[in-house]
Amino acid sequence: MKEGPDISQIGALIGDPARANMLTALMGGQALTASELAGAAGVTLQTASTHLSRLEAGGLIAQRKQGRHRYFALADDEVGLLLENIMGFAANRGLMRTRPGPKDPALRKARVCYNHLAGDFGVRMLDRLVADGDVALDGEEAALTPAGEARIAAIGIDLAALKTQRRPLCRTCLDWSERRSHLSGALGEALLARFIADGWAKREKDSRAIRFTAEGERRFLALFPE
Amino acid sequence: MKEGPDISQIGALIGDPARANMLTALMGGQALTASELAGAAGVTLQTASTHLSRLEAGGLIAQRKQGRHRYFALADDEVGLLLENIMGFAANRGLMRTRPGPKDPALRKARVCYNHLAGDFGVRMLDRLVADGDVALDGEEAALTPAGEARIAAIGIDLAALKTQRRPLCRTCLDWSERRSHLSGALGEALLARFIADGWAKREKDSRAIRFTAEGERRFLALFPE
DNA sequence: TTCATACTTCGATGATAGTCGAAGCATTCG
DNA sequence: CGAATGCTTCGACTATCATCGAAGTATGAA
Repeated sequence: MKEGPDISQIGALIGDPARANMLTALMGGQALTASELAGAAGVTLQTASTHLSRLEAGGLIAQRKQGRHRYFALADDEVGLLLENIMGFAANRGLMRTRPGPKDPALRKARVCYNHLAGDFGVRMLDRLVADGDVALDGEEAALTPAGEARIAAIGIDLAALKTQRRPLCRTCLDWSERRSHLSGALGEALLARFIADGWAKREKDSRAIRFTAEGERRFLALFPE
Repeated sequence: MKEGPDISQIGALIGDPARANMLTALMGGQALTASELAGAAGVTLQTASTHLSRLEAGGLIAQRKQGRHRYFALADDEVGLLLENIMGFAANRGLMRTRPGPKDPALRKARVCYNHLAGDFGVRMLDRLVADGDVALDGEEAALTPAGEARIAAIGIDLAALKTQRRPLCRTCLDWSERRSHLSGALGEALLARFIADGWAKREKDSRAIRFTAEGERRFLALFPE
């Protein structure tokens, strides 16, 4: 019965621990160099190079040359969604790379999911938007209502600019720690960028965790109360 | 560094072509035996057994003992959801298992599905039987009506003998090329055996294709007109 | 030009695991 | 009780590939 999509190639790419570590590192959203990814995966530079070639050939990552550096990043949003989905499945079965450590609570509270906000804060934000009638869910798709457009604009996001992009404005992404959906898509990315630009939060180094300042957390919670 | 769920184990399980084929076969929703899965994956029974053990240890499938058979099925809805997600991603990138070749049209027209007739001819036969009120469908189950019993007996099949078997007489099987159901079970097997015994058709070697003779095809189509 | 940095490719090695033949259990049927 | 069927385990072979040392390529700086 040779019909239907071939999932084994994708699985094989993700199936190697070194490559899985690289992909997980890239879920942080930042483009990383081959050296950094080698460090994240715990292999030498040569080994990392071959892995990166395979990941690129498989369409999971893309590289951007810049001088003598080569920056690697996830190919597109789809890859981020796929990885987060698999992570949710793995977490659900207790397949963690390490036992919950000191960073784990911070990760569950707020972290970056490729380019948007995930964790408790991410889920809470989408919940609030849906409860207030600002976002209408339709299966896996989502759409901004007129009321929602006004609210987003009030936060200081240029919706018109976002709409010119080809990628979907609103999308839902299954959160591996909360097991519920949070907001992704162009809007999800813009919102996280807004929070960081306003100094409400900032990314932690070498981690997916996002640390909110005391003031930033107060404002965020006021904007999206439980 | 090492934080978050470990996606590599899941990837490794899905990454092997044989296992991916088995999982894809199980996506139909029916529980399948080890033999059927071996056929679907294109490996021997021993090899399939090893793969099934690993899939079960990884929590992707579950088995249900039933007499001397062991039926395997996806562990739960989560697995199905995950696979569907990955399939969507793979299909989006043009990663299909289809191998267009000279045998493909023949396979779509008529082929053996474990032990019964599948493909266009198989679907057509069940469609006719249902339309004529000879087979009553009830979800995935199926049953012969009195009128159907007479029709089958007229074809020259000993229904009494079939009924002594413990396996279900009628069953439906999802056809991958037609995306609709065809008849399996003891009756499905007996019908195919009848066609072959009567010289209407014969199996091709090293292939699932079934080749109808000109006369056999004429008779088959007369028996089950469109 | 010369050196340094960043990365890739080559080559060899070692380990994993996918594969199947053969034998071994377990269950059911006659 | 055999005999047959369905499946598992064992053992051995093989191929793949992950890995890293060493050498090669490319870009930028001095």
